[in-house]
Amino acid sequence: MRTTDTLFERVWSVAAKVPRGKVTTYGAIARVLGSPGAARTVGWAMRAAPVGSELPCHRVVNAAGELCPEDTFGGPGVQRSLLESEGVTFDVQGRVDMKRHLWIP
DNA sequence: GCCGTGACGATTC
DNA sequence: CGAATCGCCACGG
Repeated sequence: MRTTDTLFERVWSVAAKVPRGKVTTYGAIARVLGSPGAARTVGWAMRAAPVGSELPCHRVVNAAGELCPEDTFGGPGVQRSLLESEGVTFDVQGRVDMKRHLWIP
């Protein structure tokens, strides 16, 4: 029994562990948490994530390495800018280089 | 206990 | 290749 009863807090906990310059995927987090099919719930946790926390939700991308809708982070290109600022490289298609930055706990 | 929702994933057409 | 659909799970009301 831990303070993190809900998946939400678990997701946040894992996402918060993502090292700078790395990224993870919703499905990967869900899988690590023990619910490989709860990728959607993970994304929901990000969306419901408390603003003001140190949760680097911008380091979490989908399985394709694509960032979620640009406007989702409050502005177009915001997430990408943050990742680039952390040293994350992008594919020509605008996707994160999973081979170099995919990180899983 | 059912319904609606959702920043996904994979498959199919 | 592009778009659309279904399926999955978890939380809130």
